[in-house]
Amino acid sequence: MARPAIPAAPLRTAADGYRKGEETRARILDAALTAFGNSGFASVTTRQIAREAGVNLPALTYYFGNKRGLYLACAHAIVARYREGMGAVAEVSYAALGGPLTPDAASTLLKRLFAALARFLLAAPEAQNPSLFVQREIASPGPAFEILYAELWRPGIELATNLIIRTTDRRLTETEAQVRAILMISSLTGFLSGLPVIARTAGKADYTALVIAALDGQIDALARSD
Amino acid sequence: MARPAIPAAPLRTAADGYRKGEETRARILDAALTAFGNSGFASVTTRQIAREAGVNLPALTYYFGNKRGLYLACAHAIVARYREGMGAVAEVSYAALGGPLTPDAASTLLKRLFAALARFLLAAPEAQNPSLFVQREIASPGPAFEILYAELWRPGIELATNLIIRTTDRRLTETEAQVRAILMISSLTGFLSGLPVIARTAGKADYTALVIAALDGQIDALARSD
DNA sequence: GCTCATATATATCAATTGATATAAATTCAA
DNA sequence: TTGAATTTATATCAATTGATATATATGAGC
Repeated sequence: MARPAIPAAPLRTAADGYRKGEETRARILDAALTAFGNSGFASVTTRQIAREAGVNLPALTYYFGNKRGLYLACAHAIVARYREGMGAVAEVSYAALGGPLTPDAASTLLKRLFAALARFLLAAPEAQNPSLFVQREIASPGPAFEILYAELWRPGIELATNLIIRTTDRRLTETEAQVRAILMISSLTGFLSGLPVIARTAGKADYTALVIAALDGQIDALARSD
Repeated sequence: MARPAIPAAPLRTAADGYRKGEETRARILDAALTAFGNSGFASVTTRQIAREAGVNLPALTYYFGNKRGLYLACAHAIVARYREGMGAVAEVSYAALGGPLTPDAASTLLKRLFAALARFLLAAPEAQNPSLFVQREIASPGPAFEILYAELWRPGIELATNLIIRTTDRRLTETEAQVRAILMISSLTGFLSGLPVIARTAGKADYTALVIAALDGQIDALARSD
C-alpha cells in the first residue's frame, strides 16, 4: 500500500530523491495559501484548489491527508515565512530587551520592527497575503488557531508590548501597553485587508512609506503619553 | 400560492397584523447575525441558523428567500444599527465640516467620533459583533460587499479622512490622511477581533477606556505630525 | 532494461447542504 | 365562529463536497 497512515501536519514532506513530487506538493500548497487566505477554510473547496494547482483531487489527499491537513500545512508555511521575513529584526529586539534600554533606543527598535512588518506585509504578493489568513483564524478560531496564536500572534504582541513599555519608560502598565500593541498591529493588518478596496478609487500608490510614516508618528507619540 | 416571487432584500417584512411572524423573523435574523458574524457566509449552514433560532428549515426560505437573502438582511440590519448608534455623532461632524473649522475643533470632533465608535463596538454583545461581519466582507468581498462598502466603510473613511485633514490644518494630503483614517479604524476593528483571544489571559477589563485613551493620544499626535 | 517505490489519473461513494413541494396548523378579521 | 390569509412542519430532491478504492503512469537505482 502506497498511502501511509495519517501523520501530524505534513503528510508527505519530500520523499527524497523524487524531485517532481516535491514540486507538485509546493504547487498545491501555493494554491491553497492563496485560496484559503482570500476566502477562508469553509469557502474553499478542495476541487478549486486542485484545479488551481493543476492537479487532480486525490493529489491533495496524497500529499496532505485531507483538507484540514492542507490547511494546517498552510499555517505552518505562513509561520515559516514570517520567521524568514521578520526573524532577524525580532531577534535584535529580543536581545536588547535582555539588558538596559533607554526609551529612545526602545523607540528606535519599535520603529524598526513595525517598519519591517509593514514592508513584509505590503511586499507580499497581493493575492497571497499571509496577514488575512492569520487575521481570520484569530478572529474566529479554526483548525489552525493554536499554531498561529502560539507561534505568531502571542509572541508578536508580547514583543511589541515590552518594547512599548520601555519606550514609555515604564509609565504604562502591561495591560495599557498591550492594548497599544494590539491596536498598532491591528491597524496594519486591517489596512492590508482594506487595501484592495482602497486601490479601487485611489491608485495603488506606494502606501508602504505612508504607513511607516504614520506608525512612526504613533510611536513618537508614545513617548509623550501621560 | 402563498409564496411570492423573490424580491430584493427583505422578502417578508411584516405582513402587518400578524405579530408572531415578525417575531420569528427577528429570531432568525438574530441567529443569523450571530452565526454569520462569527464564522462567515460559507461556514454557516442554514440548518444551524434554523436550529439556533428554534425554527425549521423552510422558515428561512419563507422569510428571506434563500441563504443569500438572509445574509443580505443581516448586512442591512448592521447598517441600521450603525446608523442608530453612530448617526448622531457623525451628523455633528458632517455639519461642522461644512463651515470653517480650527484644528483644535476638528481634533475634538475626531476624538468624539472615535470614542463613540469604540464605545459602540465594545458595548455590543460579544457574540454578536457587527464589526467582524463588516471586516470579513471588506477583506474578501461576498454577497453583502456593496451594501457595507457604500453604506458604512466608504462614508466612515471619508468622514475620518476629512476630519484628519482639518485636524492637521491641511498639512496632510488626502491620501496621507486617508491612510491614517484607515489605520485608526482598522486598529479598532482589529482590536475587537483579537479581544476574545486577549481575554483568555488578561481578564476582561474595561478596555473601552484604555482604547479611547490610546486613540486620543494618536489624534493628539496628528496635530504635531510633520 | 527490470523492478519497485513514487506519483498521477479515473470513477465512484456517502454525507451534507440549500432548497422545495406539500400538508398541517395557527392567527386575525368580519 | 367561520374562513381565508398567514405561518409552521414533514418529507424529499438534486447538487456539491470531501474522501477513497483502484488502476495507470513515471522515475530512480541496480
